[in-house]
Amino acid sequence: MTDEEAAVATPHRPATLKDIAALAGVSIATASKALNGREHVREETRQRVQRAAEQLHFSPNTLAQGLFAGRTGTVGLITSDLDGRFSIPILMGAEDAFGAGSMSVFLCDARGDAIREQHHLRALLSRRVDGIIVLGDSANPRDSIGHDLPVPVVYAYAPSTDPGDVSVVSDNLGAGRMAAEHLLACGRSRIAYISGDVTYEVARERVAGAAAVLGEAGLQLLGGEALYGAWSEVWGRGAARTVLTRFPEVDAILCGSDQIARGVLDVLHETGRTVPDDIAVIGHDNWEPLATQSRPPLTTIDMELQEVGRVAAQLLVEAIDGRPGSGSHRVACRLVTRDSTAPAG
Amino acid sequence: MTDEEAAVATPHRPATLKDIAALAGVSIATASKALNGREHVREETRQRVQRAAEQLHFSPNTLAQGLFAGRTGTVGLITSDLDGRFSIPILMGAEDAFGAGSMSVFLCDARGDAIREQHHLRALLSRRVDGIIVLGDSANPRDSIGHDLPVPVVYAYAPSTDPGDVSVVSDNLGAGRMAAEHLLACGRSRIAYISGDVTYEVARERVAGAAAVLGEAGLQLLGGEALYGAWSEVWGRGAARTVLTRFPEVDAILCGSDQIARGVLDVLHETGRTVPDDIAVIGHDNWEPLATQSRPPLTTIDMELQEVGRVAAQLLVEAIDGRPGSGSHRVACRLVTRDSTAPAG
DNA sequence: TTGTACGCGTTATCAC
DNA sequence: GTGATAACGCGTACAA
Repeated sequence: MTDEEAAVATPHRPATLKDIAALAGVSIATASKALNGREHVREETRQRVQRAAEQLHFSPNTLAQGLFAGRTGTVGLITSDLDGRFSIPILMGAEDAFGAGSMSVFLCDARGDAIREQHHLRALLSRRVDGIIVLGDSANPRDSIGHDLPVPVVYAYAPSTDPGDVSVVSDNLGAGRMAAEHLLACGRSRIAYISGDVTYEVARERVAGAAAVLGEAGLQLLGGEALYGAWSEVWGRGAARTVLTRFPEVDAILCGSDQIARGVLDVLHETGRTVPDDIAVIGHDNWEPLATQSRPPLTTIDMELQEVGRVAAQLLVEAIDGRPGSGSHRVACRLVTRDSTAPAG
Repeated sequence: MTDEEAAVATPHRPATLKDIAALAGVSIATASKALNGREHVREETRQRVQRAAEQLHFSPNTLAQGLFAGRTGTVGLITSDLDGRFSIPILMGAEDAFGAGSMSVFLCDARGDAIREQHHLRALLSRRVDGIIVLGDSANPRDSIGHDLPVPVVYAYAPSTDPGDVSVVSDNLGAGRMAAEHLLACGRSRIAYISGDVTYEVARERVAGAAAVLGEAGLQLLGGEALYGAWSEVWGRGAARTVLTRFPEVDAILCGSDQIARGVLDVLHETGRTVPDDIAVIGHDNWEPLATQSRPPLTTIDMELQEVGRVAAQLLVEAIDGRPGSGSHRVACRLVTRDSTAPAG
């Protein structure tokens, strides 16, 4: 039985360099050089080796390569809320950026449990990942996953509480400003803010951004502050009724999320208000299934989460390559204009 | 400088067995046995080695272990639509099941692109994953990702077109039956079906299941067949108006998705119908942000996608362990009863 | 230009 | 009970 026949007969054992070398009639070292484009190998020999590699469907064992190189070309991504909508776009952006450099991503879902998180962390280090991205849940800054780790770490979405760590976050303050500026540009001045859960720092930041813009224009939010509640349509409906009762003069409503905005739209519809002519509404998240399907389609703020993921991945790669970043990186949001806002008629 | 000091001085080179052995004053072989609970090692020695390992924060290099064992303890998960809502729960279920056996998951998003998919496949094989899960998009069966692969493959959500492959899918026929049976049990008999995109096999299967149940009860869908359109609220609204016009006697509406159901509810609300007293509505997906926040909260079918992921992972692990499965495995759906259905008043 | 020999970190076998 | 030694698959000095 020739070597080739042996390889065909046992398709379940991946071919190794040794197999290639034997089939091509050269040494393992020569085969390696030929396949890796090293010099000092005759062109004729190189081609013979390459043909052998193709015949045997050779793909180099990355483990062995990594063992030798001290680099595995893998990174870990630890997330605390996979089921949330925010992890996925970030993850896609990161995977995209890594894929370009042909890094592979280990996905670890900690389910918000610190024990699980440490378990995953140990597993990743044991697999000698070159770096780690920690994806926090949306609420607030999170504790550092560990200090003196042997690999660089980048925090995405939720920053680390340790300012020495590298974090990539959405510019919530800017998002609030952007939304308020848009409403002012639409000629609105009696603006209410229906926000979400007050324990979320991001909620308060968005409100602060909007309030700042109004302040600069000599205005303030109706009632002087935002209404805080929950991230839900139900809360949006309830809060909208409150606003209409207490501030019948309202001509625009800023919402902490698209879900809240949907609840608000429902109530405005019911009570005979026209959007945007009577009252403009603006959401946050650009959650497309909700934002594009509402009546009217919703103007909202897109957090550019894929970009957050990409930036995090880039920073991690740079750190792996020995150029560590530092501090918090803010990714700008983007205003998505649809029909729920417009110049007052 | 002692070995311990050396390890502390260079915390960025992970400790190896050699370091442990040196610190504990034993050979590498003994250190390995001690840490792995092998016998033929004196208790006192074992403890000395373990202390050394702790001091140096030793974690065994999984690459080297894998190189030796011929198994890496990793699997690849290739998905075609990460941004869709369906991938994530499946992924969570799979990750959960794998995590129990301490397998790590490489996540690969192919973005529905065959080129990317092949690229990822090659990368995974090169990393010597022990197996692969292929997560199809929702539309239809998909082509086999490759034949004669050196590792087992399990298809999840979308089955492979090759019946020889192992697939795990949601029981759409059963889901349709389940929904229709529930409506019959609620005393409804004039039932319309507003489905989604007709090119989706899953849409047609759900309709078929419902139609079968009605047929067994001597009934049929209003108009004799389902209305097909798109997976959107807008379509749900339009179709609901059509149904109300053509079949004013309707007392229940089956919907192909929760989004469609939301559109239907909107129109029923507008036209003064009471849900569920006048008309019962049932969705599909149990997409909680939509289903729980609607007025009234939506009865719907949960596809148990986490279970789909878990089953796929289990089948893959069994195949890896040399017990290959075969054919298509169906995971039962679950009826989630909320307020949009009830016995007719 | 090509081949030999070694090392990466681990485990298993077999001497001692 | 303990320790050399070989092996896993690959890349690279260095010798031929």
